[in-house]
Amino acid sequence: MSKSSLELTPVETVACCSPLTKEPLSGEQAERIAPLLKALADPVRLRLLSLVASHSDSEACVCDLNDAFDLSQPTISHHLKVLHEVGLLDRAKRGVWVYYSVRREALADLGALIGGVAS
Amino acid sequence: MSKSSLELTPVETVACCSPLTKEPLSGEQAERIAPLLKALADPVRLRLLSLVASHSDSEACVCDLNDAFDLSQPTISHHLKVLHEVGLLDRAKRGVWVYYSVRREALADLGALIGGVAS
DNA sequence: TCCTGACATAGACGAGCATCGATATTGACG
DNA sequence: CGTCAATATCGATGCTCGTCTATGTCAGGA
Repeated sequence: MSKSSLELTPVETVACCSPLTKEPLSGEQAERIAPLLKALADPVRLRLLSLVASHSDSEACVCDLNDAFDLSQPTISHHLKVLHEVGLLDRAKRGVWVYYSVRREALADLGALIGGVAS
Repeated sequence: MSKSSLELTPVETVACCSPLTKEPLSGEQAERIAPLLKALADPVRLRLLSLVASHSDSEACVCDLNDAFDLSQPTISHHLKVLHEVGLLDRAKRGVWVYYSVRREALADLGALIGGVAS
């Protein structure tokens, strides 16, 4: 169930919109952006994202991430899947291990959309 | 500003944190930021915010906002309350009308936190 | 080949949330 | 005072979401 070429991840549609404060969002635009923010709007996922992002080589093994929380392994797996599905995290399997990395331009676009900075 | 955190709105605690990608968020920081994003993570609230923000004098009357959606008046009122409670919207009552305005520095801080731009 | 360890999926349960209709509150005005 | 109009609050309802346990999948080593 990798990404289909027909469907853009939510994150890929964000760059199309001017900042929130520039002009009113259309209903359709809002419907596309909300899932992205919804993916971010959870304390566990926020920490996961920032943990991955601040890892030395911008890549983190799931095994490390599991240990950082007091939650079950399936729960962490679920959160990582959510972040991956909206396009905020990339996923790479090497042997038995899976590594996630942050799509920084996606975060930058989203930040610009909210903060009003030109991208 | 340290953490004797009394009753700051969520938005007022965001400026304390370095960008997501700089260093791992603490559990406590994540718990404070998540409600803010949760407030934004709804298509109706996104449109409300951008409607208010792009109004000519950065202020919008509830009566105008109601008409922009196909939702009941209590629902719009509820969404505005959510945005106000987290500190993204300011509220001013003049006569019978209520005007909401965007706290731009709040949005800017949040954008910087996500996008990684220094604030 | 079988076992073990890393990670994902499935299904269930409880809490939270978006929405509604009904009702309360508040201010203006006759 | 009484009424109307703008907005908020309340209580109910159905759906979404975060978490769990149990189980599946897949790669590597003895």
